[in-house]
Amino acid sequence: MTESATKTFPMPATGRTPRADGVEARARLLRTALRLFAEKGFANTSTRELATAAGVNIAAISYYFGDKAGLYRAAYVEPMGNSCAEVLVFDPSQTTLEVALCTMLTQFVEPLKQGDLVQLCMRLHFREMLEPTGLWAEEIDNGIRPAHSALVQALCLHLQLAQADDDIHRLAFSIVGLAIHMFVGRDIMQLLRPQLQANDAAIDIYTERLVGYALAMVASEQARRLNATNNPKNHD
Amino acid sequence: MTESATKTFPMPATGRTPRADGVEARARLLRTALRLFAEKGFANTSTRELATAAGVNIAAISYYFGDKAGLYRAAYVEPMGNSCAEVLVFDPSQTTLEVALCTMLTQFVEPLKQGDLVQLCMRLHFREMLEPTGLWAEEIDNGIRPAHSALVQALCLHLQLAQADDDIHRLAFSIVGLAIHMFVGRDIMQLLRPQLQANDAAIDIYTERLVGYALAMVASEQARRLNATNNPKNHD
DNA sequence: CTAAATAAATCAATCGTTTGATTTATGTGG
DNA sequence: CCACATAAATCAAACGATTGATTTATTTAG
Repeated sequence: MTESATKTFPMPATGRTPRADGVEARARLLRTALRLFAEKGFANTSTRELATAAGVNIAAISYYFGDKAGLYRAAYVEPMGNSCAEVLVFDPSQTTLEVALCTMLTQFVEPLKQGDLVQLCMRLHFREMLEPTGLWAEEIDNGIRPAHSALVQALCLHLQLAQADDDIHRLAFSIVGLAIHMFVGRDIMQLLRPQLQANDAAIDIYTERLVGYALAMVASEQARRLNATNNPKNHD
Repeated sequence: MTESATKTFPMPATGRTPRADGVEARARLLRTALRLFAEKGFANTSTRELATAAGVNIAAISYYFGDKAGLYRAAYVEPMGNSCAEVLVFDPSQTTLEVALCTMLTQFVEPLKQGDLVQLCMRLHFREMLEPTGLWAEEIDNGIRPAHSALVQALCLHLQLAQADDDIHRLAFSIVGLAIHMFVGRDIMQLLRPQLQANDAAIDIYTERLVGYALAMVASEQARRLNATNNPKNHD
């Protein structure tokens, strides 16, 4: 992956109005790139295979996106019609913890219920976690970090803490981990217990359980803190 | 990734005893392959780069492992001295749930405390989850499925259930998800709260918290079941 | 007519793999 | 103990194939 992705691509460049079939080819290329990159990764997807699958010529890649990396970047960041991320932020001071957790987990798991498109988009994001191409770093800053901060803030509010400590962060990470595991362990779940993610209703029930788990974890942390305050010697 | 990995490689073939420096080169190649494959993936690691980093000739790959895929397979399955997996099985009927959960989560998280080697081994396994090469499927059957079954059995025993239903499986998956997230979200944690995984003591505390979370989740599920039995209309 | 867009052909570079030859260590008959 | 034979191991070089990217020519719409 090169660093040449910031270069302008010639799509809406010059003064003349572009042709109609141009944007079609571009969109087809973009959609195919999202699918193939998500399924097979960046390195395992050749430009020829991409162009053939999209039904366009190979030159269209450099024509519209500069190079392969630019196409990847476009497939990664372009919202594809609807938003694919950055919805996980909420105002912790305006709702109860249960509502906040339910909202957050529901929004987080929601892509699992939608069609292939958003699902592929998620898969591409998880690829970035394992094989960072640079886009992942800025996503942490723009998406993950504020979402984590919001959750930490909500937990502090509920537990009546002035500021967060390590235990609060551990709790926040673990709550998010509940939802993350629905994506990461999706294939395993599909093999071991397929009905848990078979349809939207099943996912709704799963989300309901996750909210219950999260609340129980928070209550457990609250009890542990109380016990640690009364018996400072026991760190159990 | 081809299907030629079952072919025999010429290492311990004929009657004569092999030379001493041979196994060194093979081991060096194997160790380097584990590192590079874990860090950059299979497709992104070239055989030349591998041989150069290992300090051996390129031909040594086909000489010892048949081809690149065989080297990958060897780096994946060879236990590298100590066991890298298949320790997560326990007898659910001989311990309390707390001990069982503590044992399981501790064993699961333990590789995080060891050196690079086991950690790279784990990273390679998580790569397989996103980009299956076939080895992942048999690992589910030999490692994941029995571990999941054991956990489900322990939960049934504790909750006094004759057999597991979807809720028990959801609970089991979510408990494992707590530990999984320590690996998957490792990089994020490193950026947002580095001290949570800074040293062995920190990981021990984290594991302690995970056990608490898991127990709280189980208790929450137990309460939910009780409530669902008394008020069958409310599925909340 | 002109420029956007597509198509075909081609580029240098790198890929994984194989080859034949050479070096090094080991076993053995004398 | 000593050549000699042989297998194990390493090496540089090159293979054909494929990669991403570019160039050149053609088609199509404004």
